[in-house]
Amino acid sequence: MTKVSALSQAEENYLKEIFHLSGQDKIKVSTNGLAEKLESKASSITDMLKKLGDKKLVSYEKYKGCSLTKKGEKIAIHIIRKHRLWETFLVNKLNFGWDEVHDVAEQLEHIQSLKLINGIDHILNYPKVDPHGDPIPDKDGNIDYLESKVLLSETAISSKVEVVQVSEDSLDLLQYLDSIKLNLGSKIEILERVAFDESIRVKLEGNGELSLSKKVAENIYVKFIQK
Amino acid sequence: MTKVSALSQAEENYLKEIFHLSGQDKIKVSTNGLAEKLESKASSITDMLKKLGDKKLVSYEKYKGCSLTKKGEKIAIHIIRKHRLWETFLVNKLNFGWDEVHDVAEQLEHIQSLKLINGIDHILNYPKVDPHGDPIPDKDGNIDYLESKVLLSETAISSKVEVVQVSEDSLDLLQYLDSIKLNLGSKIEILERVAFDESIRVKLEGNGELSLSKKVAENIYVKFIQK
DNA sequence: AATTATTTTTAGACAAGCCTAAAATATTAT
DNA sequence: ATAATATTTTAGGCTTGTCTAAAAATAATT
Repeated sequence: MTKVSALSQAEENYLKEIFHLSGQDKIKVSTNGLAEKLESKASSITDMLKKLGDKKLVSYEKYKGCSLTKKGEKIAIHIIRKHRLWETFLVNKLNFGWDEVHDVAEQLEHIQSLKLINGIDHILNYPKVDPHGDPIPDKDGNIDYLESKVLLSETAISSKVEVVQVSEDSLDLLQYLDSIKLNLGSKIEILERVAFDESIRVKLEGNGELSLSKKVAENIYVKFIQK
Repeated sequence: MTKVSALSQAEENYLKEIFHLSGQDKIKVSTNGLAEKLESKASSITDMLKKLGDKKLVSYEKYKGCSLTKKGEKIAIHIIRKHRLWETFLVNKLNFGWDEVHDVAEQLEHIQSLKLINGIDHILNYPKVDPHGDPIPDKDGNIDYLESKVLLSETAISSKVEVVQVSEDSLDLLQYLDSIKLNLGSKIEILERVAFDESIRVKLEGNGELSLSKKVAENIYVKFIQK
């Protein structure tokens, strides 16, 4: 068991972001890609990748991008677990809106205490997804990805679907979805595709017919419902 | 309204410790005193006091010690409020022992979100004291000190008292008190004082007669109970 | 294949927060 | 009051994590 001495918040943020950019198929992550996400400069990224490389948390070869090692991935997943559990706690227990949780969870994800996060997991009754529908890794780091989800922007006319996940990156999107009463679990029927701007006309259960821009539809995942 | 741009965790820790060392009568705090509590060197303290002085959070004159300004005190109290609310949350909601909360609360006290800490206050039903009996400052920074408390070490023979506060500084003390089943609210009768080592013999409701060293008795606050 | 454009790395600098060692000031004891 | 002691500050240095500007490597284009 290689015990990892506590990482700085900066290091943890790098690992988390590499995990996200790497995606489910674990592609290599570029220096510039990381720099953009972390709102930092490429030179800073290079410095940190060297350090994380020395610590065997990422594999890094000059000019070749980086990827997480097993050890780095394990830590990244644990941070993501904490982030998503805290978001769930804020929404379920403290009545935060799904648009209010991100910044606070970014702070809380760095708190070091297994007993604390497992206690939060327990009082939430071991939730499988966070308020945006993202899967919450379990105590052992297993992530239960929903295989059957598709982008709303890619559904065929007259399909009936249920919202299972929305992008948590944009505050504006989350607030807009709130305003049209579109939540996780919302039922949607696709009525029409407008060729001109690629928007779609839908029937949203509980809020009648409305039109969603291509950009909005690209940030909503749904699953088909038999009926 | 002078809006204070977010402070670093180091700065917050200095303000908190100055508040504690300053005590209820707001005495000036020495550089060495701070250094010891913060487990740091006097030279580091001097550096930081200059900085906090520039920010008008402490009044500091070379070689004369320091004290908090109104602004600094307000921030210190808010951090203490967060610390004590989190400790209460850990004990009341997540079944932590009173000896397990300190380190985690030291981290959680730096989380910045009024909505979060006020939400925690709410689900705890606005507690007045933390798990060690320390008063929890309210939202406006008011602290309800228990005037009538005295040190157990200073009580007269045959008084009957109730434990209202214990020092949270020592893990060993808290664990020892656990082991003899002495908690907040425990009822104690003082039976005898042993001159030789200044220990006291007491009757502890629920755990019979036992002897407490001077040092232990100096870390327990009690109030007298009539009857 | 050579040139241009893009990406990434290196080199050197800076702020925060800490350190050690030496100097300055304050306090205590004679 | 002065010498000895203790406390505090200054000076200079180190690490972490960031930055800018310049150099090097890779990728794209003609």
